[in-house]
Amino acid sequence: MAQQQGGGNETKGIATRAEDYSQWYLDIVKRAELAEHSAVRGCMVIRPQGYAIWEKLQRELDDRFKATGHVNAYFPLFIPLSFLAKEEQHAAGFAKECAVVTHHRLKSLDGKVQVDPESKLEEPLVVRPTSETIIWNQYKNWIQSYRDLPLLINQWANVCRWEMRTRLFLRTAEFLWQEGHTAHATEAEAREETLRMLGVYADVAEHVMAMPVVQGAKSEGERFPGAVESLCIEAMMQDGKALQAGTSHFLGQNFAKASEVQFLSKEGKLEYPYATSWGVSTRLMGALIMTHSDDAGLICPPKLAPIHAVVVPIYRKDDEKAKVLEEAGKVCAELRAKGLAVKLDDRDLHPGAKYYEWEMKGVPLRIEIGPKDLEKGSLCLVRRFAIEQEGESEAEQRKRKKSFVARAEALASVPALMDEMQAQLLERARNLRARRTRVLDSLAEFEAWFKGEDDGGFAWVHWAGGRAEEEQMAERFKTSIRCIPLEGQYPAGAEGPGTCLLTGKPSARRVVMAKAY
RNA sequence: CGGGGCGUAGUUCAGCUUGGUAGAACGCCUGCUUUGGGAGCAGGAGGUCGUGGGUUCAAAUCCCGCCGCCCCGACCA
Repeated sequence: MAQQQGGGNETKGIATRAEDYSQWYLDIVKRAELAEHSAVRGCMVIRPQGYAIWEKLQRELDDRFKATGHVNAYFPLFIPLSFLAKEEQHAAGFAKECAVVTHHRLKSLDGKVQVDPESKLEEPLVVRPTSETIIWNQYKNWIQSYRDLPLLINQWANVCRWEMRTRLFLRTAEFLWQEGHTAHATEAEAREETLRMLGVYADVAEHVMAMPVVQGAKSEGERFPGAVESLCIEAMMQDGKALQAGTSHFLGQNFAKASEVQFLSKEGKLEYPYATSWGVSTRLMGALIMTHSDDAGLICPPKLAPIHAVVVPIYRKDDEKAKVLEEAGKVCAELRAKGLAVKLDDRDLHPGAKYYEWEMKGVPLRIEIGPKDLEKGSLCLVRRFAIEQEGESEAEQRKRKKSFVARAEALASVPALMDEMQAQLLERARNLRARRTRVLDSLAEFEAWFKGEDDGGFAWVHWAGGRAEEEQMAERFKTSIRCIPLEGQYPAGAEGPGTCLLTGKPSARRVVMAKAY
C-alpha cells in the first residue's frame, strides 16, 4: 500500500476500500481536507479544498441554468410555520426534520446568557428545509397573467434538515444547494421543464463529474412530499450502493392552489399555474469522492479540479535550487497561458512528502522538475491514476503513470491529457457500474446477490408491487426502488414487459433496485 | 429513539482500576545537515484534563448531575 510507510502509519494511512468502505470515505474527506465536523451536531465545515470543487460545480450548473433561460434570486431563510402547513403532504413530509425558531432575544439570567422567555415569537419560524412555500407565497404577487409565465427562477442557498444521523457531505443537518422553482401555464410545459432540468443534471453528472447516472422516476413511496411526480438521477458508488444525486419534481398545481396563485389565460379564464422544482446539493461532493477515489486519496476529474497540475521542484544545493525554480516558474507560466490551473509547490519539504499530499488531494497531474530534467530538456509527468490492468503489481502501475517527455512536447500535451483523464474516469466509472449491474428475473437470484458478501448493485427487475410490497423488499433485502427509468435508459436486453419478480403480476417495464445511501 | 464509544497539548491517544508535581507520538517553531516516494539530529513553544456539584489534607483519577460529539442501527424529500 502506497500509504503504508515506515511502520508507524497510524497518522498517515487511511482505511482501504476493501477493509472498511465507510471509514475509507470519512478518511478521504478528512485527509484531503475537503470537510470536517464542526462544533455543531451534524453540521460540517467545508474547507477551502472542498469548497473550491463545489464552486467549480456551481459554475458548471449555473451556466447551464442560465443557458436554459433561468435567473437567480434569493428568498428568506425563515419560513412562517403557517406557510409550511399550507400544503398538507409537504408539511407532513418535512415535519420530523425541522429546526424551528421560537424566540428572538437573549437575556442574562442567573449569570448565564439564556433565551429570554419573554421574547417568544407570535408565530414560530421554520428554518427552510426547502423553499416551495415561501417562494410560491411571493409568486402570488408576480403571477397575474399568462404573460408572466413561464417564471424560471433558481436560488443558491443553504437549507436545514434535522436528520437523525448525518454523514459528511452525504447527509448533513445543514447543506448547500440550489433549488429551481418554476411556474408554467400548462401541464405539458411544466413536465417538459422537469425533464429538461433532469437532463441538465445528468449532463453535469456525466460530463463534468464523470459519473454515469440512471435517469428515472421515483416510486410513490419515494416521491417528494407535495409532488405529483419526482424524477431523479441515480449514481452507483464503488461499493455498489445507489446515491440519489439530483431530483426534479413536477408539482402539478398543488403549490399554486396552496398559495392561491392564479393567472388569467389568453382565453380570459382564471387558472392555476403548474409548478416544478429541482435541486442538487453538496451531496454531489460525496458522490464525486465515492465514484472515483482510491486508497491513496481523492481523485478529482480535471473539469472540477481546482488545481490541474502541481509542479514539484527537486534540487540539492542552492545553485541547483535557483536553476530548478527558474525553470519551474517558466513551466507554470507556460501552462497557465494554456488556461490551466497550476500550483508551484516550492515549500521546504521533501519531494516524497509533497507527492503523497497532492495525491491525497486529488490533483490530476504532477510535474517533477529536477537537475536531470534540466540537463535533458525534459519533464517528468506523473498522472494521478491509470486505468487498472489485470494482474498488474502496484509498482508496475506506478511506473505506468510516470513518463519522461521532452519539454515542449510535454507542455503541449497537458490539455489533451486532461481531456483524456476526464474521459477515462467516466469510462472507468461506467465499467465499474456495468460490473455491478444485473438484469434479474427471479427472487432467488435477487436474494443470492443482495444477501451475498458484496451488497449487490443495480438490479434491473420487473416490478408490479405497491407500497406494501416495496416495504417488504426493504425489510428483506434492504433494497429500494431507486427509480423507474425513463425511455432510453435501459441497457440492452432489459427493455420490454415481463412479470414482477415478487408478485408474479404482469409488469410493463423493469425498475432499478439497489441498496441506497 | 435504541446500542456502543469518546471528551486530557493543534491532532491521535496514554494516565484513572489502587487519589499525591500533566505524559507520549505526530504536528508546530528555531538551528545545522538534508531533498528524484512521507528526512535526521539538537533545542523549544504549547494543556484552568467538557461542565457543575460532592467526598478528601489532596481529584484528570472516586461519587452524583448536566452538556457535547463520533460510530452502528432505526429514520431519511
